[in-house]
Amino acid sequence: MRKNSSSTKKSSKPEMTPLALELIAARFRALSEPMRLRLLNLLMQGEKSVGALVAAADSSQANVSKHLAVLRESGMIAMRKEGPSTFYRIDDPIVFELCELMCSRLRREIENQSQAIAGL
Amino acid sequence: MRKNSSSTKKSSKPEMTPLALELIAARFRALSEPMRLRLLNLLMQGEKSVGALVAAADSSQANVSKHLAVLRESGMIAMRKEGPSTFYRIDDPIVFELCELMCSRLRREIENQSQAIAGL
DNA sequence: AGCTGAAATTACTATATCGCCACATAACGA
DNA sequence: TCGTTATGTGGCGATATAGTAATTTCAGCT
Repeated sequence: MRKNSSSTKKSSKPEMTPLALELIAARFRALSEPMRLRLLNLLMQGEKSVGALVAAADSSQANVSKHLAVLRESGMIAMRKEGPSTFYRIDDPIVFELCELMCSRLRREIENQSQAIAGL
Repeated sequence: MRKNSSSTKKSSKPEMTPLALELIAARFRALSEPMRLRLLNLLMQGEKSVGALVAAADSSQANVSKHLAVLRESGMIAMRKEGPSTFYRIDDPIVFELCELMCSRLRREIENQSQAIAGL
């Protein structure tokens, strides 16, 4: 038998370390900007070049490039260079799962609000 | 037969609206701070008073209170007043699912890195 | 080499947020 | 009512981040 963690708490979980919390927070932070979500949403259709993303996302090249760097550093997307172009793709399946979760969650919420308003 | 969305794109999804993107980003933003994750993690054990959270989270009362307000506005937790105390609890099951996703994701990543280091 | 198009990077401003402090508010008992 | 306990709130300084403009880097072509 081994001792339970190292605390005097009842039991539950091992109380995540500050490092673990920071790492998880960093991932959520990468997803906390509309433009980045937009880029991820576009990339869900498949691999795309920066130029294509700039055109589709209705933003400046510099801005898109910077947001892509953030997403790449968080490990969510990967890049591939081909000639003068750079192609990005989703590299972590968690993106799809998170999108699914959040979107369905949002749909339910909107639905509830609609019904609430309809009931006035 | 009905027309495909309203754009000239191939098909895929209806291109999330800026409002939807902002709403989803806001939820992720609420999860993008270590202290808030810590509070959520504590609340996963069950309902807790602000005082209990302050003691367990090793932070100031004002700071905890403010973070709780952020989480509440994002709809993730709910509060209940009892006498002079306020008790908070997780109010959106998505918190558990997101934690599960991110934590397991992080564990896999750490594992991979460990193996990579071991292989040096 | 020189040119061109694509993408990344740097410098900068404006805005947002964290943690802390002091103070305000609410409930309850002496 | 006064005092105590438990929370919420406003203001402040420091830091972080989005967006923009200008510059740099890099690959391929003539």
